[in-house]
Amino acid sequence: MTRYKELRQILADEIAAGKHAVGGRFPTEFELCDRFGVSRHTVREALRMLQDQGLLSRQAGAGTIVLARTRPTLYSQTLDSLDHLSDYAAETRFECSHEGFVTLRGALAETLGCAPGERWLRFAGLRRALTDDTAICWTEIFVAEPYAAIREQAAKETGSIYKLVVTRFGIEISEVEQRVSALAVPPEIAAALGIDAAAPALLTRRRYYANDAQTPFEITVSVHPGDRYSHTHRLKRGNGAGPS
Amino acid sequence: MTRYKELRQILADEIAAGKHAVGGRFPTEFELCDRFGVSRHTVREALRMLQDQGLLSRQAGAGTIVLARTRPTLYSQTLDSLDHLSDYAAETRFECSHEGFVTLRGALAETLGCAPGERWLRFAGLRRALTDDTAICWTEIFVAEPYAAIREQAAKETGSIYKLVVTRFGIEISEVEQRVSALAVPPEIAAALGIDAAAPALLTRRRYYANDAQTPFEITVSVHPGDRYSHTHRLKRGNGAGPS
DNA sequence: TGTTTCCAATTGTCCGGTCAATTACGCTTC
DNA sequence: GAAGCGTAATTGACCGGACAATTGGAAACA
Repeated sequence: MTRYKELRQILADEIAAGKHAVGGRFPTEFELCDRFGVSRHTVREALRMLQDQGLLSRQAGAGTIVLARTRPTLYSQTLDSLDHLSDYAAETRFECSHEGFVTLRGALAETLGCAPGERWLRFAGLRRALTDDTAICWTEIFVAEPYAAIREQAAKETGSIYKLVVTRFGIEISEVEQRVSALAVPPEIAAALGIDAAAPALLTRRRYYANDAQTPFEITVSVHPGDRYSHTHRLKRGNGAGPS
Repeated sequence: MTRYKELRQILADEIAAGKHAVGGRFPTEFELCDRFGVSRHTVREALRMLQDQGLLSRQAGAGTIVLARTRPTLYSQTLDSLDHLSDYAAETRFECSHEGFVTLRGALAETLGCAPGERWLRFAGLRRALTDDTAICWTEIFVAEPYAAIREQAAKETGSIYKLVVTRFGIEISEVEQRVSALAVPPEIAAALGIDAAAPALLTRRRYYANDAQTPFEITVSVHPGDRYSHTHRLKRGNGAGPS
């Protein structure tokens, strides 16, 4: 065990024991140097780790304050790409059969979680497997009006529309909200998918947010027949940060 | 801009430009000291940041190697508590109506994703809202045989069984795998929930893994009628680590 | 009393150095 | 050719120091 790791352990234990009140001042670097007989470099290394773990906050001039008694245990799911949001990812193609502007009202506005009266550019169609052309799901894609200029290019696009918006307008997606619920397949969609009407299906809604926007720039809604699809994700326990 | 941040920027750009091959050796600390005319401390600070970002791997004796050209942009969902896996969280109580050992076979083994023949301790019943006693969902909880000793205490438990196992056996949950699919509600469950049979519903399966175990110690399966429930999660963009 | 100015405390940034731990690699040996 | 060994190279872990940047509060002032 190295010196700064010992130090980190001791200080973390003290914080956990409540010796240093949350919100209160933590001993200064020099005080800790004196107390443990180590150099400032070693103290800083220990403090940096405690800071990374979210236990301490440090600021020049203001000193070090205690943020929490124990490091929060977080469970997290991580994706290296939004493509992995769908299990099938890049193995499908979008076959657009409807395209045009719609004004949201009633059930549609509710489904999208938007105010009635808004105008969105809508693409709707089937998503098929690249290999055998099986119908995977019915998909509707709604693009906010300011980005409707992608309409022409969208005709040629068989992958993801959101990538078009992202590249064309230089957007960075900051957040995606995904909601999954169950519904009975409506007759029109059942016909398109070639299944019985009223069969159980997954309704997936994804809202894409750009940067710090309050409203999404794109919303997609998909209907997956129950027996062809399931949505899986793994949540792994991750400490605040860094190894112990 | 501080010196080590400049250094980090320069080196990150060089890596992105392909000047240092992925998998190849990166210049040593002393080489960088000479090249930029800074102390080893400054170089190490820059390298540490690049390491935190997942661009470099460093090991005493082996040197520094390039891991990736650009830092992977990760999207992640984080939970501070597993209770938030369900949107309803702590506002429900479990009303156990069946309890006992079962031997997995056929459809059940398939649903749980386990080998037929295994024995699990099973609890089944309704989960009701604390406030108005509305039936929220049908839940079945399967506990692996080694932990079946919690059976007596489970009778009194109305919250989460997994917590019982965790505290009783000193387990730390390292991972949870959640799968959501759609199904038509089976008649028996429909009757218990007071809804029409064959109505669409969400089937949620959660498998809880302890530490580094290969097999879960608990599996829960829930059936939520479609119109009473939806499963939501938000994925936020997070850089590899640390601020820029 | 309210505002400004200044100072001391604290962390941040950098420099210099030494020794230890780890690993790759060339050498010897069998 | 394979295995063991030793050495050099490299990163890790410390020490010491100096000055800059930031901040809170005290002192001076209007």
